[in-house]
Amino acid sequence: MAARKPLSRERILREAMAVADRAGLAGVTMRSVADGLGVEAMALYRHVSGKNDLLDSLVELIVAEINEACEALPEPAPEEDWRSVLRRRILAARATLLRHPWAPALLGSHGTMGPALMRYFDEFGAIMRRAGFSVDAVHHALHAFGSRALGFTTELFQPGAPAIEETEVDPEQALAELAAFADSLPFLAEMAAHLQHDAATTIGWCDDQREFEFGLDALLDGLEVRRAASR
Amino acid sequence: MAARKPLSRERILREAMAVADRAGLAGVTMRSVADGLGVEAMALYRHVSGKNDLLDSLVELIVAEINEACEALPEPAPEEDWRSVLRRRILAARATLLRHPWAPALLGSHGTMGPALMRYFDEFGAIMRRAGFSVDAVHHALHAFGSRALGFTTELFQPGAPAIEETEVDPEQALAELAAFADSLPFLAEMAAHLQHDAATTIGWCDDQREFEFGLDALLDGLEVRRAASR
DNA sequence: ACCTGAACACCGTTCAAGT
DNA sequence: ACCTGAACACCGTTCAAGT
Repeated sequence: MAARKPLSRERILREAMAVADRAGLAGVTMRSVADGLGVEAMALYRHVSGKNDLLDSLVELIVAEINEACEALPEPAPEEDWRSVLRRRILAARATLLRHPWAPALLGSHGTMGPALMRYFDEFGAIMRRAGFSVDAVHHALHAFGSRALGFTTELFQPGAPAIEETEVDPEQALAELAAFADSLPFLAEMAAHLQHDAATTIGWCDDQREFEFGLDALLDGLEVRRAASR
Repeated sequence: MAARKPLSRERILREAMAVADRAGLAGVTMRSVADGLGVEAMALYRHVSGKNDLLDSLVELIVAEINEACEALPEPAPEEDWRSVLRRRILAARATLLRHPWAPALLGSHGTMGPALMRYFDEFGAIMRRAGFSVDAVHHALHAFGSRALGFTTELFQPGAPAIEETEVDPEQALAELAAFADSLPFLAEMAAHLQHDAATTIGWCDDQREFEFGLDALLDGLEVRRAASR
């Protein structure tokens, strides 16, 4: 056996990311990461203080990728609206996260402020400052965006999703369920009926990207109202 | 040993909730829940198909508590603005979640649509319908709210929090750090300086409740703009 | 100096056995 | 019918031992 490429923090993190892309966040295990590097799990502890440390750094790696995506964006036009500048960056962040579907869950649980995240929010805040928001207003806005600033939201509402996936759309049964709803859940019944009509003409029930952009624009507009009022 | 109270799904879920309140979500274990009931872990599998099932039902239990809180709310005034009606309900949901700090993480990972969650969203949607939103507009709005509809958001931005907690506020060191930031992170440096002034007069750096309400109101206003424009 | 083997204290879950 | 004991295949992490 020739000496293998020496282990390093960098290589460990790259492998952890590869495992996550392949097997999801639950698949990221000291043992699985080590395996991919042809090494025993305990060897990782030379370069990483534990699994928490590894996951914290994985967040940084993702955010670094987001920062790269933002830097590749075209320069904003001189008098471009702050909303569209921010919007473009947020959607670039989102595009990055879509390539790593496990990342939102990780960001939610390990959102510690590392250098990459700081860089992202620094530019984010600077854009709002240039648009005329006060320091205080930007601070509030950053909280208002929350995870949306990085291009994702935790959705709780997946209308009909489980009921539909279980069985192949049996129209008769679906209608029966609807009728049962109509009594106790009149609005959901109304919406389900409405969505069912759309389903014939559109791809799916909900277009996540569209929904995200709608929510983002609503918030941007809500903030613009406040900005305009404060001048 | 006298025969103990017989095990039941209900008792298991109550105990799981008690464990979570005491030891956090990570403390909820088949074994720990069983322990609290004076029983072996394997006994739970008679009433629960597995841990996933248990956690799914725990979500329902929390949302049921939220629904109760909403029902205890005063009736809306006849011509009350839809925003304030919804706002009151969302803040009631939030108050419930604040009593169970582990709940947001659980809702994020096990947000399956059970009856309790459906009931909550049905009333939520109905309020917007009565205010004149179209079915489509309500659907989009529900997505836009996301977890905020239930009173929480996943925050990524905790300005200064780690730096401050580590050491007792050493003003000299804090200033040195600020200076280091000023070069590469001008906005964050500006904000940190601003926050430091406020820290003298307010309780903490960020008031989570205030921040939540700000973000909520911004979104409500953004949606009101759309509602008004569509009439 | 760097990695490994064996071990420890935990998990969720199974299955045959007890009562 | 309802619960238990023992076991299995996993975790993260430790520590002394190898090279």
